[in-house]
Amino acid sequence: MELRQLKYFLKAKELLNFTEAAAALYISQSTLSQQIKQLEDELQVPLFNRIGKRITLTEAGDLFAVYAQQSINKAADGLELLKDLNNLETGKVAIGVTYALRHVVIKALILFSSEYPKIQFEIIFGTSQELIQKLNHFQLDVILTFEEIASEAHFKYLELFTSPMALVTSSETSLKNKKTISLEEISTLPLAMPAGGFSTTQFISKAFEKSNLYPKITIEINDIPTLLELIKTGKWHTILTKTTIENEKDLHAIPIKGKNMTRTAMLISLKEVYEKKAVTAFLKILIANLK
Amino acid sequence: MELRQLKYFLKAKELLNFTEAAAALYISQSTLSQQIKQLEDELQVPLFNRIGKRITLTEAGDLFAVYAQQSINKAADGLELLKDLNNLETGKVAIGVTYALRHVVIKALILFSSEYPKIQFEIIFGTSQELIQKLNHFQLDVILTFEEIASEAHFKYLELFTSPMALVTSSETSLKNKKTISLEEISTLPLAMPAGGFSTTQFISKAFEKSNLYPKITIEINDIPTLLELIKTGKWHTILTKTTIENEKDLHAIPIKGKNMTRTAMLISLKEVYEKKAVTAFLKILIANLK
DNA sequence: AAAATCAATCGACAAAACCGATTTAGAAAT
DNA sequence: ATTTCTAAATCGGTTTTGTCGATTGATTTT
Repeated sequence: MELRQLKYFLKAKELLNFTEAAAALYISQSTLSQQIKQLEDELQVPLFNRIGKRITLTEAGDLFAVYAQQSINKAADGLELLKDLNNLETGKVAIGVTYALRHVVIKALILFSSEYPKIQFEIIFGTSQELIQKLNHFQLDVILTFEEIASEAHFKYLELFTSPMALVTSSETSLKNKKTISLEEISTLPLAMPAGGFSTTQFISKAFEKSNLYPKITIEINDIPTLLELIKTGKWHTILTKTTIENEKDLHAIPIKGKNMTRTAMLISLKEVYEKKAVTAFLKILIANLK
Repeated sequence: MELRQLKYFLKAKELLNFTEAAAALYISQSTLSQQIKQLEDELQVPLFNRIGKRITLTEAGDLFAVYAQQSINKAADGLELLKDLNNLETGKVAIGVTYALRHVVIKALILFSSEYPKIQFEIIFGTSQELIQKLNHFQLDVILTFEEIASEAHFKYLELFTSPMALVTSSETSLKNKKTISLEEISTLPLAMPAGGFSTTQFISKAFEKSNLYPKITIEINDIPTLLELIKTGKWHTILTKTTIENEKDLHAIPIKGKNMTRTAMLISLKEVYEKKAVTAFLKILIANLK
């Protein structure tokens, strides 16, 4: 039993005339005759009565037609769904982001959703390690984070932009007028830092080590919005990429002096996995609206 | 898109391993690989991610699988239904009967239903002409009546038994002891007869004509049970086949003298129409229980 | 580094889908 | 009744395609 045969059968049932049905199906009458016969053989019951040159449906044919039609419909529905998927009328996108790049995703998300309102999103915030693990388990389509120390062969990387590391302070700070600041100066200030899992923290720790400096980290916290609240009190300072506080009015970023004191934002995805149409479209919008 | 390909796809989806799936399907790995590829080409979207030697489902594959399964299920359901039809677990039978043969059908119906309780029946009483017309319009599977004057080529006839024409009277009749009776004697009696549409009435009218006799028909009625009620009063007599009053205790049948004063009960069906399994089985029981 | 595993690909073959022509037989027209 | 017309079945031959075995290329395991 094949869908082809079911389609032939239904057309013959509709027209109750093999010759016409064959014409409507763009096949020869002999082919139709043979295919119907083959189907009947498989079903072990005639679908049509052959009364002289006329044909009528048998009880079996009548009952079977319902299922034949449903079978065809289901297959057609599946095809239709995939078309929708290609036209971005359906589908789910899962994106991982490090908090620092929050505003980049939010902006793209708003733009994308107004154009393709039917696509569902799952936005996962987490540390780079957490996100990479999820990517490897096919739980995310793409992640947005800063460059990794070790790059992996089965990942596809796309650089987005670079952002300087910066001392982040309250807007009311005495450091306000400084254009840049050195690690040494920072090491005298009271710091509140993101927890160890955050790649920025790891990055800056290494920088302090190299310079033989010991920063005064009095608070470690794994929630960035809370961290920013603390900084706004003016009692602590922190170190983040400048882009992290893009839209924060009450905070001020002073770039840090020295080589390599920048980080590169990247898109990371799995190399050999089919990229969903919706993901491709989303990333296109994201990249086009970076500045 | 063919059911074959959908089955292949689902097995591959289930095992996530083309080699094993091919083995489970009793086809070669190369065939499976090609058929999946062909399906993907038609759907214009990959169903699997090929990550090195491993495969995983794509979003499209995941979504499509639901419909593929449903399509296959519907086809299988259709097949299942036809099997039930063959096993007499489902199906409808429409039978036409002339009233005279009522008891034959009732008996068979009771026996058949206890053996195959799921088969539905439609029992249509009517005159021979009415029933034959319905048979020609495929509204009946088979009819049970007396032999027709004109036999038609596209009918299949099966003789069941013969029954003498008889004068039917109340049991309380003075004619009680007669073994037979002549048309001439009958023509002196007050008669209530079935209406002209009934074949028995037509048959007996011709017999009177031939003998140049004029029966005293005072009532014509097109409902046999009512006719029988009238006869039971003893005020009228009627002429029917003896078999008509098989189970009537208060009535008495006196066979009519003369040649050809018998009628033959017959099964009539359409020659070239597939006979439903249920009909075949029903007729077998009917024939086996005639006496 | 070697062996094993797995999907993709290639060429060959067989099955089957398909067609055109013919046959058969019922229906319609003469 | 006879002829004509029409529709389904059937027959051979052609083309398509489903299938296989062998091989390749790439990845994982040993």
